[in-house]
Amino acid sequence: MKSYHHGNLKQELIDCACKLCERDGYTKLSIRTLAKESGVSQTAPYRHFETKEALYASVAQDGFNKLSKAIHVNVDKKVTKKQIIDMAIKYIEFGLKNANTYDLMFGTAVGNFAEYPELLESANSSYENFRSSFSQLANDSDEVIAFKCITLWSMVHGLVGILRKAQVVADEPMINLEAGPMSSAILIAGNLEDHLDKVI
Amino acid sequence: MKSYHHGNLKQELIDCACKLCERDGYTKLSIRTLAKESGVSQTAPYRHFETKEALYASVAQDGFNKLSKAIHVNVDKKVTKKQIIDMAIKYIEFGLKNANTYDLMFGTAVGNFAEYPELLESANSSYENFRSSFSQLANDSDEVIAFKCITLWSMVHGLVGILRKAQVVADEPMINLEAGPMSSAILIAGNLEDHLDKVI
DNA sequence: ATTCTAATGTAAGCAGTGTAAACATTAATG
DNA sequence: CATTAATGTTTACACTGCTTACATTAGAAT
Repeated sequence: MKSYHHGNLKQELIDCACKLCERDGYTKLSIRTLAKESGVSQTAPYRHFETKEALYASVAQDGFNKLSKAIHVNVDKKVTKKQIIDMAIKYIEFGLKNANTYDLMFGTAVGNFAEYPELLESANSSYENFRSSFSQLANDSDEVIAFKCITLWSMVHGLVGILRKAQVVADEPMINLEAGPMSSAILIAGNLEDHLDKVI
Repeated sequence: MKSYHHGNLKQELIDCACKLCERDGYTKLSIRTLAKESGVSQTAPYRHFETKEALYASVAQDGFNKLSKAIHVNVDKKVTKKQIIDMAIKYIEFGLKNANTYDLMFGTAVGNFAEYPELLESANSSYENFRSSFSQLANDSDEVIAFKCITLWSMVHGLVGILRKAQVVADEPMINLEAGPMSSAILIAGNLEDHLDKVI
């Protein structure tokens, strides 16, 4: 006998939305099908998410949490340049492997993070991960740290975007990713370290 | 007396779509309202665009054409490093001033450019603008040129994305843009040249 | 334990969407 | 001038986000 109340609907909706968004892209997600998937009426999700954007915000938040884990570096000890580059590569991998979620995190689907404090915190926390690694790299001022940080971040962020748009199919897989539609930008594959080395 | 045939519907639809997409974001655009705007039945646009994506493709194409103009550099003479940096700044300005169109050009709204040959050509042409400038900068091999090109491109592309996401409001306008919601990344403003200088 | 209230569910329905199918008008072509 | 292809309209389907009014129930207050 199924009880009237679901018991864990909010989390189940988020989990399901994360899967579907990543699989099909967030534009394909409908609240109705999501509700059906959880065996609940089509308006039930609105008890937990005021709008569809709020649901997107939760998915994006989950994305930032996963990103933080993916690029985590132990900052107790001194951080080496190699570690930073590793982190950058992990970031790129994350962006390419979780492309649809990445869209939600950095696209316009969620207009203003400030409206979703939890999302904002997760996003800031991801950035702080990035930043604190740099602070352990050298004895730089906060300004220089932030400068280096933004520089590398925009580099990897830009690469993710460009690699995804590329039309040419690469012969070789890049940075441990399954081969797929890549680009002439593939030529940076073997040189990714040189590439990143320039900016830090 | 209004004639049965519009005469110039396709172009009018594109022009109108460009305006509306840039003003409200492409997700707000509906084919029906677009048709109404042109004083034509709600299914008339389908005689010129098989799907909504095809319409998006036209808007994106227009965006690439405008981008090409915006970043154009005279490559007859030798190109200086300063010119390249100017071009990069123009690119960033374009991305920030035409943010919604930029989404259409580099986001996922148009899945596969190859399905829209005209769009693909305009996009490639933009890239070629970028590339040919580099080829006049120094006596580099094609590989090195492409490498530098991708490096700078991902840099500026990434900066556009990150500057748009930033939460903090800047006190000072950046690179001649009207002040607006910018970021702690604003700190690169006064140093943008240094910033770009690193990667070329 | 009982009552009350807030949280969480459902049902019905509105206004809007992309797009398919069948048909009307007209421009272009042979 | 007849035919055909291009371009327009009408109608309709299945779907969407979301609102409103109502049902059920869990948990707090008495």
